[in-house]
Amino acid sequence: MVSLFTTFTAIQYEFCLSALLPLKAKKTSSIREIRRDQLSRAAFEAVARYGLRRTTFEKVGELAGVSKGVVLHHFPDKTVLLEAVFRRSNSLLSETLVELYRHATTPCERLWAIVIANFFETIFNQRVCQAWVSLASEIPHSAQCQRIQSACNARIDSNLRHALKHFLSTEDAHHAARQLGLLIDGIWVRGGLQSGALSSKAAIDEMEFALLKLLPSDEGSVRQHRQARKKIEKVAGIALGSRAYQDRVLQL
Amino acid sequence: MVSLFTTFTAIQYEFCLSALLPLKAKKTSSIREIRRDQLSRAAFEAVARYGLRRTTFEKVGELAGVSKGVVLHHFPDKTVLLEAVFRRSNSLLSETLVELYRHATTPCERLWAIVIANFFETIFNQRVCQAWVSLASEIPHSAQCQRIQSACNARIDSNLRHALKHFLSTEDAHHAARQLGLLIDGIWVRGGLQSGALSSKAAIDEMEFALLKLLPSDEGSVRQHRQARKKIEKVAGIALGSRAYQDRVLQL
DNA sequence: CTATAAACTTACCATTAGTAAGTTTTTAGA
DNA sequence: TCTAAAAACTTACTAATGGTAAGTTTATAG
Repeated sequence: MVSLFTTFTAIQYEFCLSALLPLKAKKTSSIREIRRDQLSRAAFEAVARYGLRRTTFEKVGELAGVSKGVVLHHFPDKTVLLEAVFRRSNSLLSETLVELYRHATTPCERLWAIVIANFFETIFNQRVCQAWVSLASEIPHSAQCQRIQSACNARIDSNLRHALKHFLSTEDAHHAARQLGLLIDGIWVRGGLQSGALSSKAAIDEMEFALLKLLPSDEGSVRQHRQARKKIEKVAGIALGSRAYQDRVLQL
Repeated sequence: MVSLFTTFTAIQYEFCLSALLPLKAKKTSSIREIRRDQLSRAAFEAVARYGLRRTTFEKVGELAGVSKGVVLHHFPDKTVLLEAVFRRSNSLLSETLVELYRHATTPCERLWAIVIANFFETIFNQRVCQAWVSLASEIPHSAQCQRIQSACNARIDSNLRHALKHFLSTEDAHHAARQLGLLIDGIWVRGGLQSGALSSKAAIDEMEFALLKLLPSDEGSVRQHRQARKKIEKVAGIALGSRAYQDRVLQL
């Protein structure tokens, strides 16, 4: 007998919720996918809070509100769990970049989209940087993580090169892109390791300084850059402040 | 009865050896110091080989040729052991920098001493970079490591600022020093995480590129830089290739 | 409604960090 | 040179952890 008061299990309820969320491009998620997402979120939080060494299955389960057994059911071992966390963080960065890129119409704006995507507040803060460094230390020992990392680096490098080609020769663009990529990594590391936090604004200012040194900068192009930065920052404030994006990202 | 054939224990033998080593500024080391040095070397090697997560007291002991108990006798827990490893790596960098600084006579050469100290082959290679990233992930969770790390950063930053003041205004020097510091960190991270190794030369070239962008570079000063780099590289080859230095460093 | 697959639970084992109490070796002092 | 204390080392143990395997419940396809 079916009644209006049919009881739901917790996972049915969550499944139901997830189906109702108005995210664009949302694939119907299996229970497994939902759980894996919840759990890799919790694992990220654990790594951020306790560090790699002190992150245990039990703590991850605790943060997700489930038992250690559930975590181990969905992830065969710690390596795979950390790979999932790593993949999750990186696709978050990718999605942010794509979102900002959509609104960038000039090469200059595309440059700034890359910068802002990397250092917007929701993405760049001490907790996240610390977790990133911890996860990075797994890269040499996981082919999976290596692939993700090189793909991410390659894409940022390629985007930078393309944008820079409008201001520099191919060779110079190539070199400048590498410098900016290294600088991005450096800022992320410092963001995690420096005792006082490194603000989003400070990070972006640092990138701006480098850009102005690397590009031929007369009066006009400086103003162009200022405008581009302002526009993309505004776009980011709107696009990355939206409910849909926040739901997906906020807890990271 | 004392005879010429009096047998020595292993640690007596090592102690004897260490006393005979012709290292300048060698303080007589207690057994404890010798052991701690051996063990933190072994721990570094373990972190480099297996990563932070897979580094156990037993493996460290194995690499040092002693039992796990000995390691735990000299280091109360893993955190303290890793702090010792971290301190050891950083003082190695410091000593190298001091050694090269002694031979640098102009501001330009001092700049290059900093660069070369950070990226000379004995110090900068994939294994070491990977280990450094692993150790870095401990920094947020150890006040000791934090202090070491900030001191190291502060010193490099200060050295850079002083040298740069001869080419730039105080403010510009300040900013350029920060950029170079960030770039150094970025190169170290990439050196560890990139799939293909990053050569010492490539790293130094990258720094040179940045220097030329940051400093006012006319024909003359470019030649000056080339000469300074060449001189310090040569000095490094001799000073850092010496038997005494090698003994201290080689196994890192 | 049923059979199969998937989610979850539980009890268990091997490894590991760390302790505590022992034995041996070294060192400092008479 | 002898002795007592300190330090080095060893061993046996515990608690926590990563991981397995087998069982039970829940979901789903036909």
